[in-house]
Amino acid sequence: MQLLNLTPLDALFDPHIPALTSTAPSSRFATATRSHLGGELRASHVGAKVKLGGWVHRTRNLGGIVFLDLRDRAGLVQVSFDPKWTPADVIERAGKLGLETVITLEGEVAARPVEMRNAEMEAGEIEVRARGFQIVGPAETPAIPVARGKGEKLPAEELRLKHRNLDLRRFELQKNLILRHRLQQATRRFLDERGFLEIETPILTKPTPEGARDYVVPSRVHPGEFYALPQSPQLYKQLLMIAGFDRYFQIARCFRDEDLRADRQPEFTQIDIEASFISPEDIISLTEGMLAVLFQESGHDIPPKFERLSYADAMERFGSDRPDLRYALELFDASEAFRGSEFGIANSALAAGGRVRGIRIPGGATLSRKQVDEIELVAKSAGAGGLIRLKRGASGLEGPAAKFLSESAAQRLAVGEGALCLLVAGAEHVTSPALDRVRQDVAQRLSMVPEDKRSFLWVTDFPLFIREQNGGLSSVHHPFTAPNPEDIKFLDSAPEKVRALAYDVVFNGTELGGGSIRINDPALQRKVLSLLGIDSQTAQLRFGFLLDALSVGAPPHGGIALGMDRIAMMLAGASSLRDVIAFPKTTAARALFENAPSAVPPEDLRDLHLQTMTN
RNA sequence: GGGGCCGUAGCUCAGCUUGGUUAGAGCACUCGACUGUCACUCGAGAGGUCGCGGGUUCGAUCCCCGUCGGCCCCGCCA
Repeated sequence: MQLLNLTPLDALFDPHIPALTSTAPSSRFATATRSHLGGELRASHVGAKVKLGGWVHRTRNLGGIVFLDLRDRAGLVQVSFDPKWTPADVIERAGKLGLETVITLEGEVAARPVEMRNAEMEAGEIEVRARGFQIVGPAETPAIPVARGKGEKLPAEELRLKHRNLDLRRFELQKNLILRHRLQQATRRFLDERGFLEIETPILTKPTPEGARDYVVPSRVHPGEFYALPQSPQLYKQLLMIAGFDRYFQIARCFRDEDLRADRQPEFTQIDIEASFISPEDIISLTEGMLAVLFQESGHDIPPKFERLSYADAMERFGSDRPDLRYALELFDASEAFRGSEFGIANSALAAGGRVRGIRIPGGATLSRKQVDEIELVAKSAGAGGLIRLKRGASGLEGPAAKFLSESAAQRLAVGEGALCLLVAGAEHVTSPALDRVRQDVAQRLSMVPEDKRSFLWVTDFPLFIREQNGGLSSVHHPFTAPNPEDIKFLDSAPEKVRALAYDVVFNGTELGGGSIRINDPALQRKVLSLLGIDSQTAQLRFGFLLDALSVGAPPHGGIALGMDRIAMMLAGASSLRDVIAFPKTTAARALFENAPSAVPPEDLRDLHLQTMTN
């Protein structure tokens, strides 16, 4: 199933498999028991006496002669046991080896006769002629297979997570985690070269006002008190700026106790960056440079500068703050065409201050009634009352709403030959999400997403606040985001009009990260907190340490955080975060391999001054 | 919190539609044959709490209810 907004990149890019190891003639992995990785042996090694160690991936016992594929981190190599070079008792034992047994062996690299080469194997031109071997790690029959037959499906994900040690032996996952390692090293190199300091921040900390639920850790020495795991190192990195470190980064683990998705884990990793004396442009070009390096790490060139779109434009033209710009399908406003008409749905929306908005779909007339019904379902699930359908027929516009439209109004909608027009009436918060979903759904259906195209985009000028259902304000980004200086004058009169100095980076409709310039004026910070409904007493209690720090000489500063897991997932061409995390959690935030969470003994609870409410 | 899909041998699946003898296949496993295979091949064998609990029924893998677990989505979450 295609994930919403998460297009696996293997469709986009040539499947680029980074070499798992060096293929230098002499292995960097040599130890007393092993001279090479078997998977890195090539024709250039022919004649070499080698000692290998690895897992029995597959065996082929032909009676007098035995072949086995030995697997290690670098790949597979065929080992042959033949009376011409192998003692009889060794062949006998080799024929009985079970899959996933760990063995060490001694032998010689030999070229295979031409007709016996295996073009599907990287080491298919050679084989290792074994003289002897030792079982160093006996294996029971594995619970899930590591070697799969062609076309054989993966075991159920539940089993893969339960037997993660076996699943991680598969090349796909090894490749993904090695890619992730490279991305992390490239990140460190890139930022280090630019003067950024990697500084660790606490894991046991105070609740951060990020909006998500905190994971909470009880204190043994302070009855009834708790730490929280960080949702991000936000406040710490600001404190580091105030302390004068000037440029900071961290490949930081973050924790959020919210329900999961394929692209969401309860603990995840961010490339967290903060710098002083900078403008949004500095952060933007730094991020562009870094993403170029990261994409380069898996072989992809990206544009040096990304497109830009203001939040207002993005919402108006695409109904989303992270639009996928690989295809057009822009939204338009059809309100004027319906103003004064007898069309009830449109009228009530307009009367309530809403609008009629929609998209024109070139070639959309070919969509069947059933398909449009399905699209309507998508719109409804995003909150729309329904879809107003219009298309051009022989006698003008057709559709239930057509008869309410005057000639000039119909003209105005500019529905072309063969096009379908889908409209949603309602308030902004109804039309935008609905049309965003419709736009994506239609693009998928009509194959309008170019597989070879990539869209990198900055969305800027986010609003600082959003009006909650209960009438209060809350932060769009977080409470420490600086307002645009031009808009500070609206803070009291029209806070929703205040733009933030915040920016998100979006790739193919997926948010890769976001950041902002932070408030470094304690008075302004207090002001923003009070607008958020946090009275000064509470502000002092929760953020006093920040407010105090801002008062003792805080440089202007700002930064960004990028989702490491998502970037790794996209570059690996994976469809789930779980495939780029060594030990991920299930959608119920459970760890199946080690079985966490689990109950603790009553005496431990007593030490922590805790009681559980069972039933 | 809500919706959808799934759960049968160690693994991947069939059987369930329309309840009824002994629940099948491929791979893996055990035993045997086989001297150039590469998903080796061939023969034989072992392997099942049909996720769990309850209900309907003379009888439930199959129908109903509940529950547990996994996945996807909405809410939630940058």
